[in-house]
Amino acid sequence: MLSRKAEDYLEAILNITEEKGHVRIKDIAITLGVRPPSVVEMVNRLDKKDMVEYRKYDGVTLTKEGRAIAVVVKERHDIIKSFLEIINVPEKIADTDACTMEHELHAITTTQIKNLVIFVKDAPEYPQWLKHFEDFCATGEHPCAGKEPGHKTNA
Amino acid sequence: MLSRKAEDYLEAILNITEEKGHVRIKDIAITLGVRPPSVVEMVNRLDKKDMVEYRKYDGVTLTKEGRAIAVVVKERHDIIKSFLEIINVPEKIADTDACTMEHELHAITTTQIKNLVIFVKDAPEYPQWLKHFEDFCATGEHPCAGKEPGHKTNA
DNA sequence: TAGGTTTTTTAGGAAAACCTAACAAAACAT
DNA sequence: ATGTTTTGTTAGGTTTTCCTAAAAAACCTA
Repeated sequence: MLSRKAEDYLEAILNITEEKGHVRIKDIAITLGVRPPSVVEMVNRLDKKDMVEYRKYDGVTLTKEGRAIAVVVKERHDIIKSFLEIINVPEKIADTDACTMEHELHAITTTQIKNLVIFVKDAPEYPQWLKHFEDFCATGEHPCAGKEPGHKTNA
Repeated sequence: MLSRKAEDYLEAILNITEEKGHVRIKDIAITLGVRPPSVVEMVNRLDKKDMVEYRKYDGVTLTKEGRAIAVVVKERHDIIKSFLEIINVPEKIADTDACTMEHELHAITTTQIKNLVIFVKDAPEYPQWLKHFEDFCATGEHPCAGKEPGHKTNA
């Protein structure tokens, strides 16, 4: 099993690979907000575990296994981010909070969040549902129905 | 700022306080699944930070500040757990996954999850919404509307 | 190609959180 | 009250993840 941090590194390496083709130590460091020596250390560990192939002064590439893990983490990230954006969490916050949540959730939890996202987005009355939720956040009242007590709802 | 783990200890201490009145090292160890020496170490650190008061061989009590933090963490936990249970994550998984998610989420994210929970629970047509979601999870089809493509939805 | 800049690597160290083994204190029970 | 059991503490060690400072390699550019 890999640690959260190790997963973060793999995900970052996947993202950089897709964006630039070639992955430099410096890129990983900037992406994750750490210093280059920390990256070298982790990349060495990931190499020892056959998650990446690392050649000094050259670059880092994901192995098949490392890529598989990175893809799973990235998918979880995207699902969670989608969910957060549906409930009106601003994009940037949704992204960083997805980073926090993307590790160690039970498969059932991830699946149910995914179901929710699809359920809401595919709903025939999708924009209506969203409008109702937004109104509710703003006013604490359900727009369609009677006389609810009202709640504190400000983000 | 406290680490996730430190927050976990405070939350555990709060829970044990509420259940038993008196908090023993052993109780914390069992609750968190660690060994007694780890607890003693953390409790010493928390004492140094004025989060708890700790007297050797006696027990641990939360300070005002420590209790405040524990309560906030516990509230986040309960909100997240409620959300997960609404989307049909089994109680036990909801509880452990709430533990994973209860740290480091932006206040806006937590608020929006809370809003969602209230929005759904207070909805005039709540049981209907839930029924639709359950059907959707089972079949991949929105029960009320036409001819959707269908998705993989098994938990 | 020599000099300077950037990037990478090494060396050494720190903090958090955990552990085992051994010892100390407290509680309990006969 | 003394011996046993339970609980708590200390000592010493490990792993993970990060850091700074300094050395080495690679890269430009004049």
